[in-house]
Amino acid sequence: MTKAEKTRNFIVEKTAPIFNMKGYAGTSLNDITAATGLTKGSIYGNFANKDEVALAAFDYNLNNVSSRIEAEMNRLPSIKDKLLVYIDIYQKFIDGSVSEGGCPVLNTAIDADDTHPELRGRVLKAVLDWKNKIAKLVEAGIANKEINVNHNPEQIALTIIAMVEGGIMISKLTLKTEYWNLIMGSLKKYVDSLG
Amino acid sequence: MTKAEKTRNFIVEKTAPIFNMKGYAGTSLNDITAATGLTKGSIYGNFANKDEVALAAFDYNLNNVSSRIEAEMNRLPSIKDKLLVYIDIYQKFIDGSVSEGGCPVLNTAIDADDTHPELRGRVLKAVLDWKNKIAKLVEAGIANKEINVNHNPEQIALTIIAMVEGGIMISKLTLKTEYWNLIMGSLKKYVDSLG
DNA sequence: TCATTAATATACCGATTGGTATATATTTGT
DNA sequence: ACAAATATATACCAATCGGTATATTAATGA
Repeated sequence: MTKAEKTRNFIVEKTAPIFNMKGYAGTSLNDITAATGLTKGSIYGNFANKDEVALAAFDYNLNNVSSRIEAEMNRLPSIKDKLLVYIDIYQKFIDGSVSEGGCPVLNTAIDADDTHPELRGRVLKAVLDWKNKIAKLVEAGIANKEINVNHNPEQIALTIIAMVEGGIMISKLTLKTEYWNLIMGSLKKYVDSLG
Repeated sequence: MTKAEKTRNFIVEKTAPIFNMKGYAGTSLNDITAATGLTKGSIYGNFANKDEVALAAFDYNLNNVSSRIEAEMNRLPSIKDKLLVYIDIYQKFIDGSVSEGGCPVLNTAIDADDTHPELRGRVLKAVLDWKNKIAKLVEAGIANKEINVNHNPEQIALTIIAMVEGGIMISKLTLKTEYWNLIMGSLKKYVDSLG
């Protein structure tokens, strides 16, 4: 890994939480230089513009979430348990111990949907991939007899994502872990009722 | 109503959708003057600063939502139907026919939770009020025998809000009404299962 | 080791940011 | 109708915005 690649990664790591907290318009180049200790010339030596930093930061934040989820899913044999990994993992997003500022998918979707087509495209793909991943899991569960055949995998996927993201919004805003637990209690009941 | 009050309302009406779409940091005073056709002096003659405009815009957007919901709820006698008014009303938020930019509660919660304490305080109150309103409705439903006694009103309230807001995020991002219908299908099933 | 290349810092650019003092219109009550 | 008060426009402010050309420093291969 060359020096520039290291610096590039360093910039992304340091600015990713800032973009996640402040959003695209709310994050200035001054924020970026302050967080990295580098100068503007150094930032622009590694990125063409602010957009490129923001896109790389989103990719970094997204990978941070999805890699943790995948690792945890691989530990669990049951399909239903896999569908419920979000309960434990996303709690860490709310208290800030994983990615400061909450879920990057939710944040970027709201931040960029009306303002930043390129960023919107990335988060759109992330949501569709997420939906398809859960739907495939549900299909495997139906083949497994863990889940009843009469269920729509896409509907289940969308419902889970909605509850998780809506739950994050509420819990992160109110700073009440109890609210997260109550909503996730409903999600657990929902998943249990599938099979 | 004095001229200044009219102008104040006019500014709020014209800028509310912009704040809802672009967020606080993303909305500039140039956006405000362009949307109203007024000059900066006129804006600052009616508001102390950008914060005041943003706060008034949020109040306007919030009232726009809640007044429509309340009106629709009053039309429906059954508690369960009242709990499902969001299905039809929020669809309009997704296609932009009510408030451009989607749900102001969701948008402002994500936009302001890490950046703007005053705005965060307003949306926090809005979410808690919303939760309490639904919980009271559920309690009335339990008294009615429409809903079984073994249910937790607060949990039901939080679950409904999470599904609605998570559903808005997904549908507004993907621009798929079908996704909204699927998620709301799950919500309907959930509410039906309560009694 | 030394020349070449790559990476970072410095100093600057025009444009835009939120905000204000003051002048000019426009309402308003009498 | 007219004076007082209110409301709007003009012209400006320093600070910050994203971005760039160039100089300087540091890494790299021969």
